Amino acid sequence: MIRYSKQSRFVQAVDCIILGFDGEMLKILLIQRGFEPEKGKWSLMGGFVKDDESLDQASNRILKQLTGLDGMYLEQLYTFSDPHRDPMERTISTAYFALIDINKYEKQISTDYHPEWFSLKRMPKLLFDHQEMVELTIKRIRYKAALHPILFELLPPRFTLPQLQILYESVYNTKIDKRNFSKRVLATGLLIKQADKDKTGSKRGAYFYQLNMQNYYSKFQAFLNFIPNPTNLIF
Amino acid sequence: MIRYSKQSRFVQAVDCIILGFDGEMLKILLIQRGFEPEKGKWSLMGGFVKDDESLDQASNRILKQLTGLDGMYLEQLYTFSDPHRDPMERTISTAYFALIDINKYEKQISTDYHPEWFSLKRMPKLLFDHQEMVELTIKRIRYKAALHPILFELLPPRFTLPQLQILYESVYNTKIDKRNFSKRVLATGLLIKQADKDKTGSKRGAYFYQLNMQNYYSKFQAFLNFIPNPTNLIF
DNA sequence: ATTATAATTGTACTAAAAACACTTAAAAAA
DNA sequence: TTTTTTAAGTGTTTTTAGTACAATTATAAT
Repeated sequence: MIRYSKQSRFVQAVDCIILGFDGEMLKILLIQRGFEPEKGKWSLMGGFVKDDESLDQASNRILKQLTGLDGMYLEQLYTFSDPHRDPMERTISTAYFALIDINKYEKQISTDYHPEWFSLKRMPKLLFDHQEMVELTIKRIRYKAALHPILFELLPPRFTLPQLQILYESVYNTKIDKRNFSKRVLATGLLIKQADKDKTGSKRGAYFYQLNMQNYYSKFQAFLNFIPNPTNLIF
Repeated sequence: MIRYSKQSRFVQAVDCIILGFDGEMLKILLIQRGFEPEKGKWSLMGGFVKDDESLDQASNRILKQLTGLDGMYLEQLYTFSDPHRDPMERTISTAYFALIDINKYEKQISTDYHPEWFSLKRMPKLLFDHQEMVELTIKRIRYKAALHPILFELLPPRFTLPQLQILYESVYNTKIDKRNFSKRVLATGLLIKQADKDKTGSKRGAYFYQLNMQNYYSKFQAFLNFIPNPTNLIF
């Protein structure tokens, strides 16, 4: 088979930033690296790309391996390519971030890699440029969640408004007025109020809500703040 | 030197989507591919990544080669990795898009690659997945320009409000009320009115404006619409 | 029955966006 | 020199969205 002659070829990796929400704060799933170099150091879950798989397929494979889950929210973040980022050998790594319902994960048994959840504020130093990958993920999520309803991916199918608000407050590290918050969130038409309440958090209990999946998909891209009357756009 | 054993290695490419604005519409710079496979077909300007350069460095090198320019706006778009995207050999390609002042380019002489500007609406079919790269670039620019002042990168240092408005209208393929447009644009504090006019477009002439570079950089990231009172954010 | 706790709800005020049309500068034509 | 033509420039009102702010209610625990 004819190939490109005289071109360099590199190992291609994917690294996954897996985030969950425990009801209080954002958490990240890390593992201890099982091989040299940097064996034993805390690391993102990653792996090498195989001959016949795309980066998307590779990251899904790796996530499945670690969490037992598939079908989660997964987005290509950025490709990191410093020639010396991996001291062993030049490796180009494409980072993906995943948002999962942390409760789904906890039911899985996948202790092969000794994964552990860490609070983003108290996580260990990571090897290579993984720290940078995590920081970029946080920026991306703050950016994206300001425009699209991605944070619901972190919640169970049934959740309460106070839970949702705590999630937003922890992502942006801020306090939001709950009257205005519920007005805005409900105005999106994304939520369906349930008949029953979550009684675990308070005496009175808070009503459960569920996502209106139809509206969720149709409004996901509705962000064009700048352009007047987006319906006038001629495509 | 020790390396990762048993891992596949792939050719890594970068492809550049180079956009300019001729005063009327967006244009893209394409070349005819000079080698097999698909020799002679229209293509994005691309190249292979060398041993000691990052993707950023590679894309800058390639842009310099084609346009004679450096220091332009350049952003990593996405990494394309379908195992069969290049029929010759598996090649992973990271796409970058560049926004340039088309007038600067026209002064350059770089005919080695026979580059040609095409209107986005009437461009030839491109090889491999380059068409997909262009489409994603358009989406990304529409997204980003709704939140950040990137479109100024397409204009000369001195430009008029009518020119700027035509640019926005062509990017979003829509019509904007000029009274509201000028109010909003001037309210950003990004523009400095000049004393003289551009007389080429009309009898009366339109005042030139320049970017206030200080405000340009400091306001570039000011986008957080969703979160109330961004100044309350505790970082 | 009382207390304690968190959930729920509404209104007034402020700011931003949208709708809308006439006047003006200057070159070209009469 | 006057008139015409063309695009630039500008203001007000209306509508919508965002922000600030506090009392009431449901329920478990005492």
